[in-house]
Amino acid sequence: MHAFDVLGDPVRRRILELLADGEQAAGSVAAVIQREFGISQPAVSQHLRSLREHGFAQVRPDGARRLYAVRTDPLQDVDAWLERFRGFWTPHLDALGTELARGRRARRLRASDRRPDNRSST
Amino acid sequence: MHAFDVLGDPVRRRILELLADGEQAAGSVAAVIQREFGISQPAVSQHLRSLREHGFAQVRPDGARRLYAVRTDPLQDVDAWLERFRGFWTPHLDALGTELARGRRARRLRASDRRPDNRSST
DNA sequence: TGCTTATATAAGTCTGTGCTGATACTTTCC
DNA sequence: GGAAAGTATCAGCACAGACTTATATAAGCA
Repeated sequence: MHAFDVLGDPVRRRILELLADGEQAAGSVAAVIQREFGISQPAVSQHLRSLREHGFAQVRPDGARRLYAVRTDPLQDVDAWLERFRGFWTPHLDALGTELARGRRARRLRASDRRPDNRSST
Repeated sequence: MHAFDVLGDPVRRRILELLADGEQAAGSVAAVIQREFGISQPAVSQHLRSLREHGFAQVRPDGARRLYAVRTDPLQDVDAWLERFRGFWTPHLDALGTELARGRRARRLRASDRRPDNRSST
């Protein structure tokens, strides 16, 4: 399963949003998800496993609980994939800071692609 | 189907990569995809439709052909969703520009206290 | 030790989606 | 007009993956 496939599921995206606020016990996550999506505890557990197995989350035992935290490696992959398209919607430098930040990254990643000159309008 | 679901398919991602190089006729796209993935022309056409219907691509007739071009609106949505996680892998200020660009949102997101009223709009 | 809480796994069902083969436009060219 | 090229649509099948219920494992506590 590709990173994008993992993110394709709304439940998993929501779990990541929850984890983005900080480490959470599996039970706390499950409580929120069950309330919001109406699915069972095992269902949530299975999503957590999926996130774990694909590198989106890491676990740490705390007594009988499991504390989950977000891992961003696959998210960075996704971000990198998007990079090639970013030039389409931010060709203009509307602020010094933004452009400085974008410049390095864009140059680094866009060095490898072979586009003639064609550009689509938004 | 959510934008992330559309990107979950490797064939569709590849098509978008091809379109990122500029407008392409459906047939040219199909030729590449059929060679790389070993699927039929209708299959490619169906993926193109999916991309169209979800706003990832636009078409323009050129005689009997259909020229496809990338549309980035949904990609920007994906990019925006990733935004909240970016602080995790670029917390350090290694350059003025980076910090200028990131300062505001990093502060906003990494405030580290999880607000109980947390709500996401995907 | 035995009950409870916290979480994971197992087995089975069901739906969504991607594929194929057949076919239906539509445009171009003779 | 008719054939060919380019592309889209349709119907049906197959399979992945998300869900459920039942159960297993592990820790906390009386």
